[in-house]
Amino acid sequence: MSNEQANWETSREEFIAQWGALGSHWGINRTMAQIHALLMTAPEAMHTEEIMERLHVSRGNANTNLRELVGWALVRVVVKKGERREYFEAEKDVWKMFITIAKERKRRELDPALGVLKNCAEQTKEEPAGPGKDFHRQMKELQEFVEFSMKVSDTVSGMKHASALQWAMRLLS
Amino acid sequence: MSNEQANWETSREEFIAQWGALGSHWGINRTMAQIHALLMTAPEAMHTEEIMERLHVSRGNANTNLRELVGWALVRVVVKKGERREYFEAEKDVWKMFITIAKERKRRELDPALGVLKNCAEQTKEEPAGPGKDFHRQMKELQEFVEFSMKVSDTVSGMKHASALQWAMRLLS
DNA sequence: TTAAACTTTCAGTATTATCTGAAAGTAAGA
DNA sequence: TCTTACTTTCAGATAATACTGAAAGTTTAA
Repeated sequence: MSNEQANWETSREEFIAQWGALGSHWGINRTMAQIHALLMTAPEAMHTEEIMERLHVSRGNANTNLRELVGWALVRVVVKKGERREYFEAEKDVWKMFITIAKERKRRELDPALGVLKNCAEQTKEEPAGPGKDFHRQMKELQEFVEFSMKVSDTVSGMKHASALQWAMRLLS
Repeated sequence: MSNEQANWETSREEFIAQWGALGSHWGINRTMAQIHALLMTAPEAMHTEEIMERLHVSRGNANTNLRELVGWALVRVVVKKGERREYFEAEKDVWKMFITIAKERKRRELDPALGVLKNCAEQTKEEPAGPGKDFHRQMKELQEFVEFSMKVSDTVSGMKHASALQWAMRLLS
C-alpha cells in the first residue's frame, strides 16, 4: 500500500491540525496557521501545489495565505535555479519566530491601540474632578502600560537567544 | 436637548469601539471586549439593562458575555442591598488586569498546546536520524520555548506592580 | 510573437461565529 | 402558595469570515 507513511508524519498531522485550532483562538486564520505549521516542519521548501494537496485547500486559498505569511516574515520565498515556480520555507528557529510575531503584532495592533489611548487621554485632560477625570486617569494608565510593554518587547526582541536566556535565568532564579 | 453628553463620554465611546475592534484581532468576541471596556470606564457598577441599552445588544448576548467576563475574572458581580438584580463591575487596575488575562490565556490555550507538543515529541523520540528526528527536535524546541514562557509569565504574575516596575527598569536600562 | 508555466484576483458560495428574542428557569417576598 | 422580578438558555436568524475555482494577469523562453 502506498498509504503507508512514516510514523513521524502521523505526529506531524496532529501538530498541523492543533496549530491551526490554536491559531484561531488568537485571531489567526486557520489555514494560515496550518500552512505555517506545515512549512515549519517541512524538511524541504515546498511549492503551492504540494501545499494545496497536503492540506486540501484551493489554489486561491493557498496563495492568499502564503502571501500573508510572507508579509508576516514568517515564511520566505525560495527560487530554485532552473525552476520557474516559487518554493516556500518557514523560519524554524523558535526564538526568531517569536520575535518576528511579537514585532509584527506590535506594529499591526499595539501601535494603533496606543494611538487611540493617547487620543482619549488628550481629549479629556482638561476634565474637572469627577467621572471625566477618572476616565482620563484610566486612559493614562493604560497608555503607560502599553508603552511599557512595548519597551520590554523591543528590548527582548533585540536580544540574541543566548543573552535572552541568561536574562531569564536571572529573573527566574 | 437631552442628546447632550459630557465631553468625556465621547472619548469613552471611541475607546469602547476601538477596544472591541482590538479584541477581535486577538480572538476575543467583540461584544465581550466592548462590555469590558464599558465597565472598565464606568464610574459605578452597572446592571444588565444599562449595558444592553448602552451597547445596543440583546439580553441574551449581554448575559452570555457578562458571564464569560466573570469566568475570566475580569468582572465581578456586585449585589446591592435592597436590590434584586445583579450589578457588574470590572477590575480597573491595569497591572492586575494584565496578570488576570495572562493567567487565563495560559490556562485555556498554552496548557493544551503544551500537551500537543509533548505528545508529538514523545511519539517521535525513537526516530532515527533524518526528517523524523528533525521533526522531533523541532517539537522539543517548541515545547521548551512554551515551558520557558510559562515560567516567565508565572514569575511576572506573582510580582506586585512595584517590584515588576523595578525589575523592568533594570532590564530596560 | 506565441505558448507554456505559473501566480493573482475576485465574484459567488460555504462555513463558522455571533446575536436575538422569547420561553423556561429561579428565587425572593407578599 | 403565587406573583413578580429577574436570569439563563437555546433554536433559529443574521452577520462575519474564509474558501473555491476559473478567468485574467504575468513572466520566461523558444
